Amino acid sequence: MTARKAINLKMLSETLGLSQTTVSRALNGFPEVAEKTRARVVEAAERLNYRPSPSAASLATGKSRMIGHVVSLSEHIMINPHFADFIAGAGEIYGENGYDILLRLASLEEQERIYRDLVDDQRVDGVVVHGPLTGDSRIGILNALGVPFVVHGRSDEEGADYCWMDVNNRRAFHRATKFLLDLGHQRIALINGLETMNFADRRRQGYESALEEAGIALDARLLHSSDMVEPYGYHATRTLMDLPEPPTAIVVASVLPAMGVTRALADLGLRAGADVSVIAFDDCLSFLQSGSKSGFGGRVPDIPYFTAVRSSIREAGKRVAQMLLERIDKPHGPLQSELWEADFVIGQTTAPPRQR
Amino acid sequence: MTARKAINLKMLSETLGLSQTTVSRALNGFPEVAEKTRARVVEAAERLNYRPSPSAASLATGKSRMIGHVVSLSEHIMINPHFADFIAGAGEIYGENGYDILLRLASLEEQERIYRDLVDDQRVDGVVVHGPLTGDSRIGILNALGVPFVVHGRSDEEGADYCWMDVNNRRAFHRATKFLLDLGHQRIALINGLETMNFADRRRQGYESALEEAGIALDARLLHSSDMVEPYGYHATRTLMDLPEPPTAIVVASVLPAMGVTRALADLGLRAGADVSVIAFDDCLSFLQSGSKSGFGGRVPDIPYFTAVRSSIREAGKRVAQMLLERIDKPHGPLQSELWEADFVIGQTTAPPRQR
DNA sequence: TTGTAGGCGTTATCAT
DNA sequence: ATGATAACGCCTACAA
Repeated sequence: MTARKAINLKMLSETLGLSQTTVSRALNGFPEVAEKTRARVVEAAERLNYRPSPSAASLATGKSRMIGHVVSLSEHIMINPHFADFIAGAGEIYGENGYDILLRLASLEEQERIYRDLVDDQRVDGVVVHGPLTGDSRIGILNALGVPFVVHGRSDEEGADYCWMDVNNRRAFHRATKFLLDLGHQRIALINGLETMNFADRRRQGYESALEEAGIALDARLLHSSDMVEPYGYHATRTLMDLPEPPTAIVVASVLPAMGVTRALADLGLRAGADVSVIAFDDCLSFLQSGSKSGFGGRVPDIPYFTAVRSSIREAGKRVAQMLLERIDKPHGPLQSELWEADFVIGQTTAPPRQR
Repeated sequence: MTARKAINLKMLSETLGLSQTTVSRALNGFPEVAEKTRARVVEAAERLNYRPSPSAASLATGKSRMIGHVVSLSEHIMINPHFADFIAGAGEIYGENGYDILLRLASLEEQERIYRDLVDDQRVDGVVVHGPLTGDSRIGILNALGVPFVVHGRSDEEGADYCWMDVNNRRAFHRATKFLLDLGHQRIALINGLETMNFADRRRQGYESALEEAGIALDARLLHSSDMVEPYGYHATRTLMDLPEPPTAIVVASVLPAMGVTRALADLGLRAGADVSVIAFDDCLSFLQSGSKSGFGGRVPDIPYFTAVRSSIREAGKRVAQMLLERIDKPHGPLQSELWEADFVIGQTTAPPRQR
């Protein structure tokens, strides 16, 4: 039976016969307090279930122990499942370090103002930028505000003036495209994400450079760009396969539209792999994995279905959170960024092109 | 160019030549302040970009204008995409009302303590309970704490002592099963969620009661229960179809495992609809919809693929948020709960059983 | 209708 | 090594 009702610093210090100052110092690990005293204080605080009031502490220090995540879950609905996995990773790190997430949903246009308010009001100690565009205005604002922040992805070519963590999208898509070329494919389509998003832009560059190196001309009819939902993959594939010369292979920016690709092919009596090769970018979304809790997981090892370039968005969430906490810890340290290479995994959806 | 640097109540009142009290009252809509004064104050506040400090306000009032959402995004990974859509709906309502989300990730065992701390520390004004189990201990705790809360789903049969919003899972699954029976199916499998979850329990009851009414004995081999991820649907289906007498129809608790069902059938050279009927519970997850931004949406109307019982989890999020804010507004009003009926939509995955 | 003064629970400065 | 005391910025009796 531990004590329940809230206790404050004043009560605690009176109980101990010490001043609030000393108790506060003992609890916050100041060096000048006697070890013996500290031990007494810590023990009593534990026993009486003392926890400092966050709003009082925040008022006094200006720190909130909150991390702001501002996202537009309604606009680019494709990010929803990605967001959940990212936040699952980040939240794990925050939890271990006594931070909480302040989540705000807002359209992209509102986000500048929101970041500003969040920082001015001292509601957050740091901020994560989701879904950066090429030339994203949020980054300039955050730099001007002087708040610690990390961008998940990148905004520009240079990008030496902010802290980011990104996957090497260009190389990943170059590699996927090159793999299909090496198998003998000549007509390769790209079902990309929205190309205002910087990551989609880079993916396209990777795809294009691989084709160029192989001396294959780009064909605009083979390029699609949209929000990465399942029906988009479906309709894009139907459109592609209706072409006079349909593609023999498709590179898809996410497993979500890739599922739509599979469905469209099935409707046409075709199979991914045998009839049309498909490579997807795989974020290792949890609901597509057979985790240890999923009943069959572990017992039945899954052969990956899609041939894919793969990078766990959940691990990205963890790493971004770590980087941000480090930055909050020393806001004036050097800017450090990270570029991850995606894995390449061969599944069941790629093969040499059919003879015709 | 509006003023930038933070301004506080003291400065604002000095600028106006009024006391802090009057300014505060004017801004907070107290009735006794003269309309003329109020107009002056409001105008100046606007112009000088005054916003009250949240931590100071919180310290003074005990209110934080934050809503606590505690979720276990790692344990039951199936909830991830569902969670994102739910929070997208809820966040919209919060935003309109000046509330923010405090998001904390934690295992189910930790959640009791976390709710307690969140409330004791006055970090949140209200709380949402996600994924209630049958006989969920969190509800008792929250009632004891006296904090406004709404449960998304239900915990018990009675449940008159807390505020909830739920879909009529029992009726939905009764209806789906009955529909298959009416088509002539006799061997109907259930690929359910984890039955420690109350919603899964109710779904099973609906399924069972329909079979009982039709005089069909339950067959444990036709029942699966696990975390609702895609590979689970796949493996469960493979197992089912390996039975000496495989089912001719399957009811699936979510479109996520339902995608796995489709994939498994395809691997066996079977098609959902023609060979095996499939009905799924559809939460209208955004990444499976063709929204207006998805490039093809609107132009190409989608015929629903799955025959489904359907209820938008995003709308549920909105409604839960509204109910919670109402409850925060009047904490001692009568407890009001809501039960929604799921829609029934006929897609391409149901047909009378094949003759054998 | 407006103002004065005290309190909310910390942290931080300056003595001792 | 410890203790008074003053911020932090707002709200709210109570007084006028």
